[in-house]
Amino acid sequence: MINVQLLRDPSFVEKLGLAAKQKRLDFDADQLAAAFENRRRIVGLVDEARARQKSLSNRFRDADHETRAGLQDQISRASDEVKVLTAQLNAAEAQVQGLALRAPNLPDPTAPVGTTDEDNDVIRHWGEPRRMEPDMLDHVELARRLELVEFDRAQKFAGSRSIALTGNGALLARAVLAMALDLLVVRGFRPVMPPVMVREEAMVGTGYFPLGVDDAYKADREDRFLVGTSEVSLVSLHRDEVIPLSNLPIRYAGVSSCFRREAGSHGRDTRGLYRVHQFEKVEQVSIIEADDELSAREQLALLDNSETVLKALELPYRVAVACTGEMGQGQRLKYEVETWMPSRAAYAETHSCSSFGDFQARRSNIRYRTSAGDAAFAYTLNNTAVAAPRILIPLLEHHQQGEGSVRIPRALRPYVNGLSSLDAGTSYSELVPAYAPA
RNA sequence: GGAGACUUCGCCUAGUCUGGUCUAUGGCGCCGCACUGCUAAUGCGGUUGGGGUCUUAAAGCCCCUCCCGGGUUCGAAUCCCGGAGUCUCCGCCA
Repeated sequence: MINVQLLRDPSFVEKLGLAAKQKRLDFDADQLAAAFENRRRIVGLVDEARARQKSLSNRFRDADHETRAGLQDQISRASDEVKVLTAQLNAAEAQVQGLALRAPNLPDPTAPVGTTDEDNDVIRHWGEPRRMEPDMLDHVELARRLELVEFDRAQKFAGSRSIALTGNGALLARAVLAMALDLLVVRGFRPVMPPVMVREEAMVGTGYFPLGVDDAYKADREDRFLVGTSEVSLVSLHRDEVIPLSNLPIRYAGVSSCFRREAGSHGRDTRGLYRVHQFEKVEQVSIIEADDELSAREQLALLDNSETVLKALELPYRVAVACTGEMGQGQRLKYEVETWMPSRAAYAETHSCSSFGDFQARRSNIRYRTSAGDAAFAYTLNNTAVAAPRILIPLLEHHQQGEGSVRIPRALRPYVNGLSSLDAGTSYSELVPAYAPA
């Protein structure tokens, strides 16, 4: 949410309009400014009317019968006036809210202006991309040979974009997620397994609604929605709070299933593990003081965590600063981490690292007590640590070593019982330590 | 799923039956001042949050805010309806 008070400044309205354009959002800043002005006017009228009614009501209370009868006319007129104006105010308020929830956050001045990912600013590469050779297999074929994934069987009863990770596929996904979670825990992030079914206010509060309603699944008859990322839950944990300064920064590592309808991407990436309706993700969320410099530093720290995961997995990647056109409504600055996927012959997004300024905090009413003693809206940031099954695409393809065998990167081995490679003959029991119930 | 109790300005709490100086009580915490060699203790004062208006600014004035939303009424923390949440008991369940 933007700070609507700023709408009184024409230069802010102008910036807002520009931001909408740069972010390619259908949003009219002047319309919002007008609605806000209208609301402010009506608030004044309502206040006056109520003050009149109040004093009349007090006179009425203290009056004798005769005086009361004389007041009757005035008092009922005042009462009606308040009712009428209040109705007007409610309508005006609803209009401001409706528009304000669609207003973009201003992009960071350093963000490249542009429309598509072509305009993103690639800032670094790591690792050596591996080209597909004739004897190499894509992840779908690898998964088939190693029996890691059920595609057809899952779609039979769950529909398109549904998969089941099975056998070593399930254990591999678990290993990657566990490794990423451990890394974050070591780096001071509090692990959280949050609710994935949340009320609408959490979706609105984190900026996914109203614009993204079509992308979310409605989970039950009580208006709960399935989150597309645990960020929604992690940020919402602190809804309506005033956080003591000493508790900041708050850093969470969320582990959850994520659900996305992928509306509007019909026919895109239908093959394989790239774009599925349900996946598992370890997510990083930070809640910090409202300070741009701190935010920039925190964002780089979150970014480094993701890069550390990819380096540990020995996967080539690149980092790009997303251009304005690729940014979401609330994002101020976004780094995209793209991992090399040989079968696509391209880097493809596996991580997204965003800063929101106070956008989410305003919507979620998350404040902190500043050293000056007053309550200010906090800043929030988030980034993927790792998401499966998508990460299995580069992991399988990049580390394949012929005959459908896949090398396990060293850092991952502790999470698969020390195994150094995987082939069709590997029993999934080899990926877990010998276990004897007490 | 059934029955009941509850939700008050950071936390706890009075007030709700019997609508109106509730312009919300008291305690804790916090802030300021006094006292004190320092700390503690004590005393006095202050302390919900938001909006409107005025102003260079501050102060002031006005309105809203007793979980949320409606209703009744001249007037609602208080009465009525709907929703959310917490707790207790029963049922079911991992």
